[in-house]
Amino acid sequence: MSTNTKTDLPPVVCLFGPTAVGKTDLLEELFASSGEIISADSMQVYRKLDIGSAKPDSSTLACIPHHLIDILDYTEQFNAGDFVRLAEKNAREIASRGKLPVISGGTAFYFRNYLFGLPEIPPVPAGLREELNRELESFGPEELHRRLGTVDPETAERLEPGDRARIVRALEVFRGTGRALSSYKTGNEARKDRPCLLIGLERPRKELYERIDRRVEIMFGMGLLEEIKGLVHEGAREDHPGMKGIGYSEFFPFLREGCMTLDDVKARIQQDSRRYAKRQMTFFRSLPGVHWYHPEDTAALKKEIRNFKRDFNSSGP
RNA sequence: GCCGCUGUAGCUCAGUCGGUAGAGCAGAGGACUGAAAAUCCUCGUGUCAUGAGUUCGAAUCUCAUCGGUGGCA
Repeated sequence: MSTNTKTDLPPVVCLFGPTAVGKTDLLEELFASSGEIISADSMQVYRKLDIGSAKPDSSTLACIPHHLIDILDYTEQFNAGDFVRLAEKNAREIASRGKLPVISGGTAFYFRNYLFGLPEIPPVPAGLREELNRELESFGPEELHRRLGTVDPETAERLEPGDRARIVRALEVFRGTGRALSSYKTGNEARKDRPCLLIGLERPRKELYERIDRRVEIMFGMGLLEEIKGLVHEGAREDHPGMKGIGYSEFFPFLREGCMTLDDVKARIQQDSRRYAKRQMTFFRSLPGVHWYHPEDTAALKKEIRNFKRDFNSSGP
């Protein structure tokens, strides 16, 4: 009985898949005249991270409006809450213009939070995380996990003792809001008040890995080294949020000490990308109600989207 | 050609006094409550180079053969 309805969200298409599967290439063909894109990508939000984050090229951007790209400096932190709020806002605005909102990207966590809804956790003071990371440094994750057990046993039970990021987050919520993280209920299924067509893009493992390797080669050819050098020159540091992405973080050891060749860096980026793609697939597969397609099966994709629009238009308010 | 070292998992290597083998990396699977391109969890049978010998029993000791590698010629 969810009666506390804010305005319902408009129907949106969610298009996702692992890195290099070919999402961007499809956007023009599937949505150019009818849709606008809401990017669900934790790295493409950053300005100046163009090549390494595989942003859509300028012709794609000119042909179809994109949102949530180039909205932050790489020194700023973005997060899933920011994403969901901005995605909801943009979805409503796009729909009010008579266009189809399309959430497209590879950050599975953002899709999950959009679909399931965000738990209503109040913001926590900014310095808390830094403080907790210092504690983590001096006491180690197991000790913080033990401490979490005394204030939020349910979450501590759920988390592995080595899971630094989540342990810090759970403690941050407890200290910042005075309540255990586990007391904030989160959905575990897609919410009914946000109609979505979930389209997953998938390729055979071998095919995907070949595309990843090739794309990293292309990035180097496009000037990835120059891009990162330029960023470092203007002050980008390894610990800046935008510099933690694959295709950027791997350069820091290379630039710091000459103990690596550029080929080592390239191989490293390819390997990190392959592993990332595997994690993405695991996450995407866990989402409910996904329609899976090969990216080159555009006829079937178009049909699926057409049906979705039709169903919505005939039954919509 | 001679002398030495060496050959064990996809890769780098452990393996004690002989009791049929295990780490790291790679790889695979999984988790995911505002860092998520983050952060974690689980998974180790392989002609122990090949052949013969010694032995109740050989990755381990002996001999031969075939690779690799370093030095001297």
